[in-house]
Amino acid sequence: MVATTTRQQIVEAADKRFYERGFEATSFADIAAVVGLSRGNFYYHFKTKDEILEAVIAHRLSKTRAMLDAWEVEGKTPTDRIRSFINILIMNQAKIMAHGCPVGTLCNELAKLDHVAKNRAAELFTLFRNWLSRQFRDIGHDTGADEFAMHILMRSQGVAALATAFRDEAFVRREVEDMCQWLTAQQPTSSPK
Amino acid sequence: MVATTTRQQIVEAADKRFYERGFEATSFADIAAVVGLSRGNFYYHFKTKDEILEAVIAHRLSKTRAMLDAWEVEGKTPTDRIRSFINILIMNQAKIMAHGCPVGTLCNELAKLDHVAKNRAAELFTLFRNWLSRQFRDIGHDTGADEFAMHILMRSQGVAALATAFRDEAFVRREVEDMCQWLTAQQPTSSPK
DNA sequence: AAGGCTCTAGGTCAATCGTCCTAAATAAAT
DNA sequence: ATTTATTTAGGACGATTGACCTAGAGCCTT
Repeated sequence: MVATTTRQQIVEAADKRFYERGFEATSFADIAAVVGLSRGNFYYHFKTKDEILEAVIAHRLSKTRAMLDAWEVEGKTPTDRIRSFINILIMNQAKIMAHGCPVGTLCNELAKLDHVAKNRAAELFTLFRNWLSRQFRDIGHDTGADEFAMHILMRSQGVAALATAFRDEAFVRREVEDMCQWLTAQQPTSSPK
Repeated sequence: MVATTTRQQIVEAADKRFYERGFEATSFADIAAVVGLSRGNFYYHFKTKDEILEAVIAHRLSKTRAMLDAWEVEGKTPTDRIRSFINILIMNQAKIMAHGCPVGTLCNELAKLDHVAKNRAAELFTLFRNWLSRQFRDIGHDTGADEFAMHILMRSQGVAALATAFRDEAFVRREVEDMCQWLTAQQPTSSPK
């Protein structure tokens, strides 16, 4: 079906606003205005704001899974797939410079609020982490694959954070290049220089 | 004088709450309760919330400057000084796992809100950046010192972000160790392995 | 003692928040 | 065509927000 349900529209609008403005800073009226819905009617679809948050996180999880799966099927090497991940920083550069990493900033906000869904949001990180782990294992790293995954994830978060603060495109390009070089150096088959 | 002024008390309480809960999530009443002041009286010391934010940022800037200056005077090498910076991740591990990096999370929040003070908050990053740059220059890196500084800053932000999401002490220790090794490898005087 | 200054308490203000209710419009099922 | 279920609009709720005002307490100077 092409027609999106009202519920889907709400989730997508909330997703966008949560990313651009933050969870707490986004109000019911805010989302309703985007969807073109009356504020009161909101309660029919979602009883609480936390319920919307849960729906948004679930939506992001499935979107992310779909993206990672799509990278998997192509006839590329695990190293190329990891490069696809790193390249998100280039692809979404403008958005990241304006609002940071969607995953990192949400986890940070929920951690500060000590929100019940903070661990749920961290599952987004776990998704990337496990996927990256698998790629490194497929490369041939029987041990330390998870450490490599966390290292890549860590660098991405760092680049996103500073990209937001300094809005320096050259910095992002440089660090992405450096990450790719690091990745190449981790190939166990090729002999190091 | 030992006695702190009411204004100082407000700034320090706001600083703490902004870090632990976030800027928007912290209310006047919130800070007033900590200081033991009536809400109404607040207006005497600070006319707007943005004014408090400015005072908090200024306070953090001077605190940070003092810390960096203190590291400078000791009879240590620039490399040791950079190691002191990296070690913040270990020293403040518990706080970082609970509320993230004070600088990074504030900059992210203000960027999302498109707040007027977002560039002012980024000066905290610039402070660290310039200080790190100077250390790398003192080591002997006439060129690329700023790139090295940004790289260290980037890694710190990445570690802080994932530390908050995963609350994994082993990860933090491992990445700090890796950063120190990277730092050692950047010594231009010592020959690389 | 009188005056002026700093600081405080308490209250009001309009606006907005998340939540909730009800009546009506619309669609689906019989 | 009549009933039933789904979806909607609009308003109201108590609470809280940042902002603002005023009367007066406390303290210093004269």
